[in-house]
Amino acid sequence: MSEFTETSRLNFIVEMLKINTSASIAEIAEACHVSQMTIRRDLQKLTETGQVIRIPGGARIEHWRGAERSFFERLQKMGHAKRSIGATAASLIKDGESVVLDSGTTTLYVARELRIRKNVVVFTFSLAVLEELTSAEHIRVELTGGVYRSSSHDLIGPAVAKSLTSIYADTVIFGAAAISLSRGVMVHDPDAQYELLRAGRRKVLVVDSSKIGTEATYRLCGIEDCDLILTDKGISNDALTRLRRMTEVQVTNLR
Amino acid sequence: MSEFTETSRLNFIVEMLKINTSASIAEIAEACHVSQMTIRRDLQKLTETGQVIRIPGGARIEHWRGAERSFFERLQKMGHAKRSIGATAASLIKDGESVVLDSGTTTLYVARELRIRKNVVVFTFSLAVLEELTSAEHIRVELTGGVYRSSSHDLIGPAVAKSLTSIYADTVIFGAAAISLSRGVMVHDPDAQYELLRAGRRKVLVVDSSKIGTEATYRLCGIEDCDLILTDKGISNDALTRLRRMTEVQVTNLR
DNA sequence: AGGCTATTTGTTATTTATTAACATTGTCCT
DNA sequence: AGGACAATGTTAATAAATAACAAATAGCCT
Repeated sequence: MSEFTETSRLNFIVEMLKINTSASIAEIAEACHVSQMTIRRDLQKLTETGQVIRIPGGARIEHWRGAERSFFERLQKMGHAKRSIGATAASLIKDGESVVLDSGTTTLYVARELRIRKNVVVFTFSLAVLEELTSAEHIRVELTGGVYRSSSHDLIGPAVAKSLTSIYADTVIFGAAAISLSRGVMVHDPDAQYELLRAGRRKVLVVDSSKIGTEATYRLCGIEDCDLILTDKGISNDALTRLRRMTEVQVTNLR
Repeated sequence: MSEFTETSRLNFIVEMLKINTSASIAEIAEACHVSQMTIRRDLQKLTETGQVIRIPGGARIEHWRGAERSFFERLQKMGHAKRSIGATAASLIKDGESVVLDSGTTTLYVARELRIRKNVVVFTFSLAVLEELTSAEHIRVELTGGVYRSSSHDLIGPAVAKSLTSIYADTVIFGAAAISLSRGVMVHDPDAQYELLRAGRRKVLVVDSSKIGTEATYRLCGIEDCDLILTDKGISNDALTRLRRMTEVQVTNLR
């Protein structure tokens, strides 16, 4: 076994963990010919970058690594607003119904709250939504096809829209990048979402209030095309009044 | 917060971790109104059943839980035979080519060895294959649509076959439940696999030698329909001779 | 090269976490 | 009631994590 530079040692540790999922600090230190303290510091760095997880006396690696980890980290930091929106959206879905779920952090909270439903069919192109629902016994998840995109942990490309054409669910719950009072519902990446809107009868938009009154690149649809908009208490009275002239808006209230 | 029975407390801890991915022993103990020692013992049980992971001072939960956990455990226990087959199969794929990868443990090893390729497009309905390749920078993974099945961590149903119809790749690498010298390549669940075979030009079958000479429920295709069969050294000379009368067979040899 | 700085690593002491052993409580069964 | 068993709590001993400091190393500037 040769000597290491610092960075090559970090890589070596990750590779070591890929082989056996976990290893003790003593084992790693011996394999690298450095002190345990050095390995502790290495593991701290690797933990910060999300590459490994510390366990008492050692470390282990997750099956899912890399980009989608930052996705989950983003998710964890978000507060009660999205959770409250998610719970309200989920309450709209009754047992036995079918629902199309958009990709995005807010809709992920919807998925989380949907777990208690029974005999629900969920269509989605978000792997995060799928993951959130795999442990739910009575929920069937149907994934669209598509090319995997790690940054948002979902599927993109023409196959997504193509898969959605054959779906018509009771409800579609979707997010948006921005809500412009004049221009309507706006998104960054409209490809799949046009088809998404067509894939459900009742169209429910879930957005946290920080998005309201902002702009983004593409217009997805008009405010009035949504059957219901769910948002949190952060919305201004003015914006609320104006939105309510166009469609039904519900401000979620759960603590 | 009410009192707990022992088993309901274990469930509560898991649910608690599902919400926030991780929690400290002190937090859990307080939430449950029991001593930290009791929580330590609970976490030990939950660690043994694979439901949580201990971290120093607390516990956390994996993003993927439940059925697919046993899937990865199965995978780890498997020996060099499949790994060797996987490496040989991966060596057949050149940079820039496209390949269809079946679901299954052997093909998962192929995926693992494919990570070093560049500009390869991989089509699959196996989420395990997708996971294996997400960290590979230069590989594009295109997932078929379908209903998620946790036991094998892949997608099933009519959408799988439908997605495959529009694909024609350079190579298809597939597994089998059994190889009958008289009846041909046999599988347990033929639905998607018929279409899988059509989705690639060169058809490569990967099977560990224990499957050769056994039987399963459905016939997928004849031996002679495979362009190449990859297996390990465990194959008998007799079987090898007979298979080679029908198609090319390569016995992998990597240590 | 010489000397400066910053980084990495090792050592030690201190705090914190884990384990093991034993005491207590409570439940179930006869 | 009394005994067996499981679950929980308490304490002491052991192990691990952290923090603080010292030594070694690698650049980098003149």
